[in-house]
Amino acid sequence: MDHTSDEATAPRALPTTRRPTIYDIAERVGLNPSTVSRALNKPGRINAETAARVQAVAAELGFRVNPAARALPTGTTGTYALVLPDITNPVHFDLIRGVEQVSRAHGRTLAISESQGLADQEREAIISLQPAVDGILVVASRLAPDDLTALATLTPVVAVNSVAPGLPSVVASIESAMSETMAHLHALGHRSIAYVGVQAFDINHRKWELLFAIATGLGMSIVEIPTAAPTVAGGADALPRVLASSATAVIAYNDLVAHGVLQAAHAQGLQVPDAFSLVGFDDIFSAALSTPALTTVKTPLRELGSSAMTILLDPERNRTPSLQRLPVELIIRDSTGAPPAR
Amino acid sequence: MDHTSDEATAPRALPTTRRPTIYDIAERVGLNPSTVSRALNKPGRINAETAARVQAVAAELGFRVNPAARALPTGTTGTYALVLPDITNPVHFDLIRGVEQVSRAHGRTLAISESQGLADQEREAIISLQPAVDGILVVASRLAPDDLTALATLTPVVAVNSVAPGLPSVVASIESAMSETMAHLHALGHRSIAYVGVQAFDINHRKWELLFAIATGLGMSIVEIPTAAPTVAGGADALPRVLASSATAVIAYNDLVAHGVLQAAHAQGLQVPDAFSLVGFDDIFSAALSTPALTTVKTPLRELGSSAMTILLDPERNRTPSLQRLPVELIIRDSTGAPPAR
DNA sequence: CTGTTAGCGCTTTCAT
DNA sequence: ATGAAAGCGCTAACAG
Repeated sequence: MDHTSDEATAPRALPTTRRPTIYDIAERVGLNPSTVSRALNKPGRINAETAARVQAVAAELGFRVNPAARALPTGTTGTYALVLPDITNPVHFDLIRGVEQVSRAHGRTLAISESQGLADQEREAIISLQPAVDGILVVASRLAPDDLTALATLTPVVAVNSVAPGLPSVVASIESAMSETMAHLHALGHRSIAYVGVQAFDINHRKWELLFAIATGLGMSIVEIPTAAPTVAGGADALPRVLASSATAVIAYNDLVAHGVLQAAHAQGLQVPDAFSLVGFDDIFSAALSTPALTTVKTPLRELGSSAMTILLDPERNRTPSLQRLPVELIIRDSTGAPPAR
Repeated sequence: MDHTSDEATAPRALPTTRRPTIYDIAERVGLNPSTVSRALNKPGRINAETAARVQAVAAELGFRVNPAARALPTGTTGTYALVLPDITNPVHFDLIRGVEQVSRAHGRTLAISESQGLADQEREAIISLQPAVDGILVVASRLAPDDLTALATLTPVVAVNSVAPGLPSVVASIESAMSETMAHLHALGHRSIAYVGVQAFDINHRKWELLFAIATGLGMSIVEIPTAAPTVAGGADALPRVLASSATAVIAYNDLVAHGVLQAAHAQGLQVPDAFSLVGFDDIFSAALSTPALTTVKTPLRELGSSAMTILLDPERNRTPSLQRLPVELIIRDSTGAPPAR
């Protein structure tokens, strides 16, 4: 600042106050640092009175443990990482929040890294985060399942919305909702379905296979129309092929894709559900805002996040393969109706 | 990769593999650990050949520095924190992304903490994050400016979308866009404006004062209608008072609030912009998806984030008070039109 | 119940 | 250019 000393001996004049250590406390209380450490961390195993005294001084000094210093002997850092393809995807909003709340409730720090939907970047993120964290949550992994499993040797990894052999994973249980969705469309009179899917996603295959099986079972025809990205643009892109398929009902990979289909249709003067019915996935907040409001399969995003984080925090469960399925629900709004008269 | 020397002495099968240290490298290369450290961090100050040898072995072993171990002697952790009121607010997403990309580009880890819009929780988050990070980005702070400044003595703090004396801060420069907005409404024939604001936000005052001054200058009447939260619900809440004000144009604190006003209006059978014109703020992605699509002031969210993070990473700038203003832009869509005939 | 004593893995003078 | 040694702040045996 304005403190300019010409002393060659004055190395720095920054407004940097030194942080108090347990040594400072020990000195003030007249105890050994290790006793201070115990008083702060395992107050049960120490004289109640001294513990109180230590804590009082610690509070007075505004003491906070240095996590790095603690991490060295213990090998645990108290921070966990969340790796996901795309932070701006609204699907992740509530998921992140679920994760964050659980981690904060447990006094853990949460680090976030975006992989941009690229397998290499995802791997790099995991590897470089590993030495800094106690566990990693990987959302919608783009890595080959075995690949992800292999990365979990040094640090526990929990997979969210994808499954990897040998790892704990939590996914939305879409089975019942898919049946419900198809039944809903069937009841409205639809017999020909188009599914707008996004290739290369683990979960996309699950959705498609389910839909395919259900459609076959109900005697409905169904086609998969691939699009490049799980975005509004991706959905808009697919519209011409949707129309060419002459399906009367469209199920989109997620709400963003559905929004894209809807927007492109509007741009062509087509009305939904008059021209075709449309079902989204996830129930992101904008699903209720569009016109028509989207019929969609509501994924328990928040629970997905909190549940996965809870597993990750549990030293037992985070090393034990498991598959948790969370229930989803069909929200019927205005984008589905009777098929157009032929 | 598949280069696995099959020494029977080096199996790796258990889930708990030990991470290699510089000692392992040193031993393999026949050098002192300190030399290894130098070879890895300041390759210039060492024999090029040995440096290369060290790096080769490090790569082979998959060595990664232990950030905690490095943090102890250096006092820097390589992680930065982002503290914001509400992760699920779409406004923050592009901002987070901007921050995340800059921090990843610099090899830094980003920690995220949500303060739920509560000053106490914000303070607590900052204090508890402090010992673990090299700097903190505080978005839309709810703390008294001096309070925030006081917290910045131990760790550099950069304020985003709020200003604090003595700290670097970066805000959206709303002046020109506000003028443009008011001119737009004025040109359409509006003379009576309602601003739906959210109290207790620093930035809310700036918006209101600007609008007030501009309205006065243009000879338009204006009222502020406070609502509790910057959310869809908050906007819906305000509708009765908006209608009672008999304003012909409504400017909302942000797009979420605008969405709320819009939804509540629809629920009453009112059409926008027939019943009243509506302007949002931020241009979150759903602004283009609603019906009518929202006229809104587009905030450079992403740049806000990347710019703030860039400052935070710069040891010079992160300690120097500054105020950076980023340009914003009025996006005219379908929610503004001529005032209803009287 | 509390003090002693080693480290955790890395950086960093200070020698050589 | 490299080695030796000390120490960052904390925890964890192991005494007493």
